[in-house]
Amino acid sequence: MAAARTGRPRASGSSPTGQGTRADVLAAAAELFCTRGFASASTHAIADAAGIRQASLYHHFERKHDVLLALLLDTVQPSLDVAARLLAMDDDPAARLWALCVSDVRLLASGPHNVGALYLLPEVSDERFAPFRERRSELETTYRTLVAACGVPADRSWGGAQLVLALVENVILQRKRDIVPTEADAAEIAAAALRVLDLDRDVQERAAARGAELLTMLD
Amino acid sequence: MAAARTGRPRASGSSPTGQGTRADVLAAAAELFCTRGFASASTHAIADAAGIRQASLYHHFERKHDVLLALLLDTVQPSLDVAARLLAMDDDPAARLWALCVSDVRLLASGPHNVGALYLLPEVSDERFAPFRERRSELETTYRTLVAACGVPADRSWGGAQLVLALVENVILQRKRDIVPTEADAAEIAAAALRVLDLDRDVQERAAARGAELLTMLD
DNA sequence: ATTATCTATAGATCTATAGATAATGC
DNA sequence: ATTATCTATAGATCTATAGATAATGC
Repeated sequence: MAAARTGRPRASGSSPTGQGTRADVLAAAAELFCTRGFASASTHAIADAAGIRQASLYHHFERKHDVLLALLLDTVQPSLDVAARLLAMDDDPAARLWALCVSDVRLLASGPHNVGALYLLPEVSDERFAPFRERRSELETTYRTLVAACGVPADRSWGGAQLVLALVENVILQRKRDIVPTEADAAEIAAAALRVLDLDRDVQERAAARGAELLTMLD
Repeated sequence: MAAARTGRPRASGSSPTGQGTRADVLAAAAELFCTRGFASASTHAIADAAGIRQASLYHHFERKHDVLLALLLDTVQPSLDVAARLLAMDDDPAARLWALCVSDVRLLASGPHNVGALYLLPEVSDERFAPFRERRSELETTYRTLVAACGVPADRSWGGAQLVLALVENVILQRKRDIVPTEADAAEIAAAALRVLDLDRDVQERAAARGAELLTMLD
């Protein structure tokens, strides 16, 4: 979406992102929601950062919470896409889990803002964000399915998947302190995930090697 | 602190906690800050839940953020106390780390509200909460010290400690979904922490056994 | 006299709507 | 005519203060 061709011009400046007003608003809101929180980031502050007047925001979003909902859905979707493709593959489950971890760490580490932190906002518990929480829940199901397929006993695979997710999501907490994981860190985290599951040492090593191949196949 | 003996009586009802007004306010704020966030929880809503009028809150706290600061400090202090005692012990570092993990999981799992979630609030980045972040940072230093003492190479001990913390803090995210870890889960999480660090299998097993003994010594 | 509460309110927000305006498209 | 912006504002907050009030303590 490029800049609009019709409509009254902006009073001051032009689109900060160069991607149109909707993108300007989402980028501004991403930063402010992450650093100040949902309620503390006023529509005025968001509009200011987006280079428009406060009321103009409502031409693009019906309500303030629709801005956050759009950000949440945009954040989880790329992760779900990768998860679905890995789940459909007929390959070593440990390798696919390794690849999913690396991919999610990359996604959480990418982008100028720590958008993963949005899902930690207390307001996300609200009914209005149920569509996001459903998608998010699908992602967790994929982790659980892969962990179970790794041969982790059923009575431990549930908690095991949670511990794997804990390691991946720790990237969010790191980025809150401006520590952004490197590609090597991503591999370290994925390796730690396989250790947590207590898989055999040789299974872990083969999974990391094969997982790297799977990732190149996804591009 | 029991109910006040002096002062005008409350218009309606009596202290919900029976521990005095300050405790009433802290309990009410803990719940509301955790579930709605800092800015979304109005002083009016907090006072309502505490059984007093909105303005009466300011007799006990100068500013709204002082309520959150008190909650944050109250939450980190018991954890720091245990950490300091374990750090001072002359015993197997892996056992002490195991004990610290179990203790922190217990603390995060205890209490009626998920107070650990308070530290995830975006507002905590604010300068006003620097005193809390310092204490919090001391706790992380203890984790890093113990991890290094376990013989994890220096270039991996920093990241290793972070991964251990990630597993422990995952309790906060679990409780957001009303899943409260049991005592068995605490031991599972601590065991997973030692696996993440890639310690020898027999070191892990001895550490868990000895760690349990250390915990009984702390009571 | 001291204390902890109360009522009332000033002043500063903040969200969302109404309606005007300044472009382009046809 | 359509569109995207603008200005202006209604109405609903929300925080913190001022000062009154109703207890106990001495």
